[in-house]
This record gives sequence, C-alpha cells and structure tokens, in this order.
Amino acid sequence: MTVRTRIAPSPTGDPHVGTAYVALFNLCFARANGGQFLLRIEDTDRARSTPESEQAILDSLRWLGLEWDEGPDVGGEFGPYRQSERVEIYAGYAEQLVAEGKAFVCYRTPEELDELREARRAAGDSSALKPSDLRLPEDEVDRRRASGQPWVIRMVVPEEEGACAIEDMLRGTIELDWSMVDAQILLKSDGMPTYHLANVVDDHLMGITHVLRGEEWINSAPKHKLLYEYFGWEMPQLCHLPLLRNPDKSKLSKRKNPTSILYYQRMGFLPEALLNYLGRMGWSMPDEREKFALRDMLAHFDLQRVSLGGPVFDMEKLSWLNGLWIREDLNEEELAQRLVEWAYNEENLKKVLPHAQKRMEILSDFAPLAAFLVSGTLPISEADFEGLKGERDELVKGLQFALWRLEAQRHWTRDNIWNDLKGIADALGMKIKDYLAPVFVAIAGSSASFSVVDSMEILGPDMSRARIRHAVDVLGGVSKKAMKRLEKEYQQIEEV
RNA sequence: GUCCCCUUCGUCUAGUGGCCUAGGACACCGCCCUUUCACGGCGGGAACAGGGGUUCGAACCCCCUAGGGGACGCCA
Repeated sequence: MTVRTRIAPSPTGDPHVGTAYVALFNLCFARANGGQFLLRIEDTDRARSTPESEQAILDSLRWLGLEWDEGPDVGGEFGPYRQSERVEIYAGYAEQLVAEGKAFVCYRTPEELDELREARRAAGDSSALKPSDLRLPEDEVDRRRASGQPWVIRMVVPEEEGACAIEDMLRGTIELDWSMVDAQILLKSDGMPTYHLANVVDDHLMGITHVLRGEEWINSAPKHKLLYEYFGWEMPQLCHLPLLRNPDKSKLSKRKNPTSILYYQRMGFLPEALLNYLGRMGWSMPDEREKFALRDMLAHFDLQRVSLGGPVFDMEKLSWLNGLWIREDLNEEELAQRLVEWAYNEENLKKVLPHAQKRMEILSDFAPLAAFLVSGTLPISEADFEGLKGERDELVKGLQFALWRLEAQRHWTRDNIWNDLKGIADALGMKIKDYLAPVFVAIAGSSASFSVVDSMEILGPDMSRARIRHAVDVLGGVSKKAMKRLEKEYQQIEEV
C-alpha cells in the first residue's frame, strides 16, 4: 500500500495547518496498514511556490514530527514541474488522449468562455461546459491555428444524462451527475498540466493505492475517475476528510483564523501539542484520551474513527492541550531548552539589543522594553489608540491596508516592509509618522517603542500580520459592507 | 442558482438497535486546596436540528424538511 499527501503551497508560501492535518491522517493510515507514505508538492501554475516556500512547508512538517518515505517521484524532490523535461511527461499523456479521441484541442479564448458561461447562467442552465459547447467550425479552428493562437487540451466528458459513482472509504458510494462535470482543461496553453491531469498521472506513476484528501475534492472525483478509465489504469481508493473550520463554520481561512504553522510556532506552541490537537480534529482515541503523541496515534489508528462533521479549530482548547504538554511532559531542564530554542537564545538577543541599548538606563529596563517581541497576542484595547491622529475608521483603514499589503509580501525584510508601509502612507497622502502610529500600537502595544519595521522583521510575517489583524478587531473590526468599500479603495491605491 | 457532503452540549467528541434518565474534554459557574495567581481536586448548568416511517425497542436504519459547509477557474 502506498499513500500520498499532495501539498499545495499557499500564495504567500505559508505552510497551512490544513496541509499538516491531511498529512497526519495519510501518515497514520499508511502506517496502520504497513504501507508507505509519500509526499508530493503540487503547484502547476508556479505562481505560488518558490524553492524557499516549498522548503518552509517541508521544514514545518518535520518540525511537527511527521515523517515520510522516499518513493518514486515523478518530477524530482517532490516538486513536479520545475524541470522542463518532466513537463513533457504530462504533455505526452495529454496528446495520447487526443489521439485516442478522449481529449481535444480547444482554441476558445477566455472571453468566449466567459460569454458561454454567462449565457448558461442567463438561461438558468447550471450544467457545465461540454465538448459540444466548445466546438468551433473547422475553418475557424484552422484560422486560429494558422494565426498561432494559444490553445489548450481538454478532456472529453459524457454529455448524456447520468451519474458517476465514486467510492469513498468513509462515505460509501457518492453519486455525482455528469451534467456538473465540464470538459476540464488537462494541458494549459503554457504547456503545463492542470492539477487534474498531473494528479492522475503522478499517482499512477508513483504507484499510489490510496488517497486521503480534503472534502473539497469530492466534486472533481468524476474527472479523475474518467481519466483513470481513459488511461486504463487502476484508480486508487479515495477517502475525503472533513475540512477544518473557522469559528463561523466556514472553511479554515487566514482571514478569520491564523492558519500558518509558522504562526503557531512563533506563538510558542509545542509541535507535539499542535500535532496532538490536529489528531483530535475529527478523530478520537478508542479510550477517548485527549492527550496523545504521534506514536500513540499510530498505534491505535483506525480510519473508521474519523467523524465527518467539519471540526472548528478552537484555539482555546489547543492552548489548554499545549499547557498539558508543558506541565506533564517537560522537566525543568527540558523546558529551559525549549525556551532557548524558541526565542531566548543569543542570536535573537543580538537582534533585539541594538534597539534596546539606546533606550536603556539600567539593565532592568530591558525586559519591559523587549517584552512585546516574545509575547503572543498583545493585550491592547481601543483606549490604546486614543490620542492618535485620525478617526477610528481612518485607523482601521490604515491597518487593513497595511495588512493586505504585507500579506502579499513574500520577502520579509526590513526594507521591503518599510517600502510597503511608506507606499500606503504616500498613497493616502499621510505623513509616515501619523500613518505608522496605529501600526506601532498593533505591533508593540504602544506608540512609544522600537522602530516598527525592525520589530516586524524580528517578529516575522505571521506574528506581525496576526497582531495587525488583532488590532483591527480591537478597533471594532470591519463590517462586510465596509470591507467591500475598503477593498475597492485599496485596489485603486495598488494600481497607482 | 445547480450539484455534492455534513448535522450529538457554545466548541472538540463517545456512541454503529436495548448497557443512554446520552459519557468525556475545552470554555463557563460554584466549592476545596492555597499568602496571591495559576496548577490540581470536587461539583453544576449545557446536546441527539425538526417531522414522518421501520422495529417489541431508535441518537444509531430509511424518507422528507430545515440548517451549515463545499464545489462549480488555463488555482490547487
């Protein structure tokens, strides 16, 4: 048995807790059945991952204590498409399907596709775009080919009524209407495969027998099943795990909850505790004990104990569990060691000292001065923002814009942070000093502190963003309506 | 809108037809321990979404309704 987890880097490159969650269950399932557990990084449009962000994900998984096996790796080092000769593998399979009449070349433009979908919607027809919808007259195809227009390869899908039966290890048979399945693009105009093609080809080539993935994939399972049939390959067994949720039950997202493993690391959670907590999401030990290590979970794992309701990620319970691990599993020496590894080490001290020294008169000034750098969520309130220039709405706007700008920042350096913030201040026609004042409060808890950009560099992207988000909440948050308005305004700034 | 998935305390869950007057955990409240706070101990309130079946018997099986979520991309 060979089981794999696919990893999709997030746009900002943050390792997502959902990734670790799925990886954990794949690992447990594989080991419980004496099988292999493989890893695979998936990023076909390459807009997301960089070698650094991929490394960050692997490092995070290792930090959590997850281990994976070496196995056949279609694209080398878990990353499929970096090498051009590898890309040809997928193109070859796509062309094979075209030759067999199971896929076709499509010259439709994005604009035409929009129109077709729009027309569908207007007519109240919800079914997906089918090969027959996309067909162009012969001479038009020839014309476009001759003029060198971009093209893609799409799969042929059934157009008649009927449903596709998908077997799920936990849910039994799921029937999905073919009417919902569109002529999925397999090979993009840039020659890259889409996830759907790559997924099937890779899994076959890697000898994958079982796939545990997020519930969000159920709807595309028919496409995958069809591809396996087209190729004449055996399809792996599927299992769709429930999705981790925000407190409002929507799919876990960083807008509403910290989702980066790096955040939890920076916050001071123990990897054992975080992994333990993820193991409690939708799963329980047979004896119902709350605290267990990975090896306990491995020893008692039973896929049938997965419950299907989407669990809400509850920070409070995670904190309690983390406390349990600190109290029960670390002696003083080990705790000291953890603290040093975490933040109380020379390297970190040297980063802080240059800023602290100028502001110190006596040694005992240091701890209060630097406390915010080793804290989690700051205990700030609306009162801390009083006396700053600008109304509440203005402050929120400034913070929200900073947040958006910094969420897009992939190279977390002092200068980049400064340029981001200065850019917004200029665009808003504000003095940088006034613009930064609320950011100071958000990051350091007070407007009298070290340089914010330096502080943010030390705190790192996850903690910095979390604090700004927290400040926005403290100031009353942003209503849905106001958010729309802000987004619009922000876009205008971005364009300038 | 269409299709799919899901539904036990506020939250995580136990429960696979009789052991359920539904158990545990977080959070909350109270008491005890304690110079304080925390830890720890004890106790409390708190749920089978609703309606129909099937059955001697339903949290558990079936159907309908409702609610929540997801998917509908040259993202994964």
